[in-house]
Amino acid sequence: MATGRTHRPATRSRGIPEATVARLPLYLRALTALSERSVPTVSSEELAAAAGVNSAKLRKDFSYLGSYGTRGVGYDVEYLVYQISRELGLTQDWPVVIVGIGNLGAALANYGGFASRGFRVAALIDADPGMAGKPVAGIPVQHTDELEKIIQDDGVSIGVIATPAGAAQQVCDRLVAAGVTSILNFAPTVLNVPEGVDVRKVDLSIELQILAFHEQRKAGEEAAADAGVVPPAVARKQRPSADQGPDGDVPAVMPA
Amino acid sequence: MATGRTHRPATRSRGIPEATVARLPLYLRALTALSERSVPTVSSEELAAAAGVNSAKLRKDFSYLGSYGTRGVGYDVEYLVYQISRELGLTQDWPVVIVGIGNLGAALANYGGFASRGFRVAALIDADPGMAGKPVAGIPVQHTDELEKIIQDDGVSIGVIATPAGAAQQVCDRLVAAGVTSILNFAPTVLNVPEGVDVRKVDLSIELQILAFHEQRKAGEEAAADAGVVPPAVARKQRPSADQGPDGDVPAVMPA
DNA sequence: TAATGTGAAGTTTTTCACAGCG
DNA sequence: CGCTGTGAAAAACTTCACATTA
Repeated sequence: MATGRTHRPATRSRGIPEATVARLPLYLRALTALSERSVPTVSSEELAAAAGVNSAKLRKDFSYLGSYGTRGVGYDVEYLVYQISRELGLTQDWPVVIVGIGNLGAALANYGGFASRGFRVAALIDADPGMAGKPVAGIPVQHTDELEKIIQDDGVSIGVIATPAGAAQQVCDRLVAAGVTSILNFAPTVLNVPEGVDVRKVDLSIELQILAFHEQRKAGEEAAADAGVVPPAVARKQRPSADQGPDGDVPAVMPA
Repeated sequence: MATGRTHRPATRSRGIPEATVARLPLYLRALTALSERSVPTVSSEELAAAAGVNSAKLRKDFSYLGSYGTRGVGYDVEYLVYQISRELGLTQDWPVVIVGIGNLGAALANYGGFASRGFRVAALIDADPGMAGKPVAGIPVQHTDELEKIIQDDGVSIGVIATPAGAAQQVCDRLVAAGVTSILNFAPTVLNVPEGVDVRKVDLSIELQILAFHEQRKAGEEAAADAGVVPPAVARKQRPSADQGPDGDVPAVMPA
């Protein structure tokens, strides 16, 4: 599995571009939908439309995985689902702990798509002793004291932080010390982690601020266009269309 | 406010790189924290560390805004807070509607950082008639029927979708038809919108899948390193360190 | 013939490294 | 002297366009 080279025609020498990795889940979702409708094959054009990207990009992305298509025909849906799942590591089960069971933590715990796609909520953890034992989404909440034990016992390597900002770094440190090497952070803080630990963040206020920036610009352009203040060439220059974040931006959400 | 040119030394001709825009909220957060501690100035080095980026990038980012620093000294915290806020359009108030008041919608409504930073929850909207009138975060939930009226009356241009995936596109269409031009989408679906409408998405399962990819790779490298299977030069190649998403990736979350 | 797979070109973003200013 | 501001180089990513092949 870590070899490379040897079988398929040639392609890939390890090292899928990060931008491509970030799009694979998108393709996978579109493909899963097609699969459920029993669609046997898709062209890059169709699949790209469903995933909200352009077809050249999609083909390039897939080319990093290998030659999984058939010229003149398209891609076999089932086969691609499998290949992408494997590439993303979804053929194995990832136990995940969620720390901070407030509004957001509960929402995450209740999220169905969790279990379905290779992830399993191993534990819900909260610092409030009053919450201990209370079931959320059918899983009893455990106290923070148990954190290390849970992580080690279940071999958890992915942690989700949904605590208030003030507690996030501390929780993060404990998670990492206990063996977690990937963290999804919903707290509005920059986390410091040692090399080798991956952090992704989701931050509502950041996303809103990015939207506000563009919103403001739209208003400005309108005004400018009406009054003829800004040089048209510049005023007219707008991003291709309605992108869905993945451009080269940041994520965003927030705990209670 | 939409003019440009005229005052500061010279710099900037409109068109801040998208990657830079996406980082401004990060800088702003770090600066706000410094401001609260009454720190008068910061160097690019310090601020970069607080924001989790490298200093060259930060300086380059700021250079698109203008020359707001003092050589040999650093940046004036208050002044920068103001400039970035203005640039992001946070000096005005953005009314926002949240559609879909389930677990996640409620979590979002309760998020404090909302009001503080230029955003105001104008309304909470849900399709369940049983929820109508029920207060969430002190705001009474209104029925979907009211959607168009609310948006027009309050001049809402930013909408947050926290509905199940199945309802998202329909809600989106109504929002856009009513005048919303920026959407933050928490539903796991690609939204189709007309040109001129911005969409950003936040998707838990996508984020987890990206983490799983890297997690799997780590495991693979360990194994490979132990056995000496993969050429070290390749196996060792790892991303600089622990990034916080903003690399050039995608976001992620999920509704109930 | 239709659609993939991909070199090559183009664009954006990051990093380097240092001149220049307070 | 220290730190900003920025050209220039490098890297990453996207798009083009077409040869290739089922």
